[in-house]
Amino acid sequence: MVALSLAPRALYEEVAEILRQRIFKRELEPGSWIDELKIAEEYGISRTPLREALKVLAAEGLVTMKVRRGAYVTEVSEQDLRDVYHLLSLLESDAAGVVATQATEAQLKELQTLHQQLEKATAHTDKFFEINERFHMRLLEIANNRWRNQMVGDLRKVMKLNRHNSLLKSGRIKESLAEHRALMQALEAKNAKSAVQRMGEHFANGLEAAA
Amino acid sequence: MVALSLAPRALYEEVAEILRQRIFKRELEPGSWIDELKIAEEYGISRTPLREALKVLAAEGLVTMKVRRGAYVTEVSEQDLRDVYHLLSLLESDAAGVVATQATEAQLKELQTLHQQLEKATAHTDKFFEINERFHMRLLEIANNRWRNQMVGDLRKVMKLNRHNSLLKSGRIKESLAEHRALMQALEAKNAKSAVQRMGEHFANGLEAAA
DNA sequence: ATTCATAATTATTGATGCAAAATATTATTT
DNA sequence: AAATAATATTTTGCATCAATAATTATGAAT
Repeated sequence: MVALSLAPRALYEEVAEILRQRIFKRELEPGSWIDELKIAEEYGISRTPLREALKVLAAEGLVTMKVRRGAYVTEVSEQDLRDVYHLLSLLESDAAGVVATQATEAQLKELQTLHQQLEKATAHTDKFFEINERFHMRLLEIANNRWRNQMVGDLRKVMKLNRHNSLLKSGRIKESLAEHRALMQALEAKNAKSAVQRMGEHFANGLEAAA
Repeated sequence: MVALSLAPRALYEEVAEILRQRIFKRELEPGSWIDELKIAEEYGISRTPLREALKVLAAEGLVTMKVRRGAYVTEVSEQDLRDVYHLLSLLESDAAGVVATQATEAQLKELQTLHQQLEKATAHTDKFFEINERFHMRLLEIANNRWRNQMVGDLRKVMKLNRHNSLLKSGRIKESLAEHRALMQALEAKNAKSAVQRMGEHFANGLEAAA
């Protein structure tokens, strides 16, 4: 029996993902030119799928295409970061409101479980970050708007272009947890207005800490 | 003297725009397969720039790529339309709030002028639609968040996939105008909360009329 | 020596060709 | 006649090749 790949991605997809990771790791620095020839050679592929990958990344905002000048890793200004963060806050707060009104008991329980894991992970920064990320992702999934999920995904990628890319500063674990707790309570109370507000505060505090 | 093109777009950009228009005109129907060879031949170009154009459209949500099966015009369900409309409402309402707090007097005057043109155009449906569109666009520009502008642009394109694509029904001109008037007042009063609310109502009523 | 023009190099953009995969068609067998 | 296997055709995906535009380097002239 042969291991069958369930999602056989096209090469340009693979390449896009590799480049994403290299950009996030700052191996490819913001503002720097992306040498097609060099990268194609590096991975032993032709330039065709690479160019298609670059167009995908351009659509995500990670790279910027200049006519007859090729692709550059997008430079995000402080203003860009504030703008993107503002939108993330808006979209995720709205999602929280939707979840408060529409989530099933089982879905709320799921979030509850994740939150409890978060409560237990305060000592381990990495784990805390990971579970926090999972919580936000799961909340979005439950809000169930694929267009929003796509947008939030792209915006989060752009945030990663920043050096201080974490949406959650390590010094804020205690406060962050308290905000999460308040959010969970609003969700369980099915209080949409409160849930929106709590998520908004969570983001507002995060930005303050990041700036 | 030769006419010099200030913004010489790449071929794939041109092709993307042509395909967009064909999709909006329903010459390419939602759900239908896009024949690369046929279209490339039709325009006398090779498949390479065409494929790149398709990837751009895929990022915008207008087409959907299937592995080893090519590109299909995206089919939007009723749910999709509701979801997209919800996000447009959210983003544009937020923009209205930003404008209320941050717009200069000159910018407010601009919007005022557009609104007055709108008041005068109630008899001419097409003109009313056009000015209405300009008003919304200008408001977004003034809100000055390029990431939001990009997202709203893409979402509006997706809305256009729908048969009843207008965000503004012809039967609602009177009501729509009244909503606009209320919005303008909130903007002039620099009342962000009210501006957000008014824009939200404007959208909520629009959806009701569209459904 | 500096500036302008021209040539050479380099890189992007677009075209063409080829192989693998998926679908449609035909043939064969029960 | 229906179902399945084999074959043929279509189409995607990737690679290679050609040409177009831009930048740098070189040289001449003032």
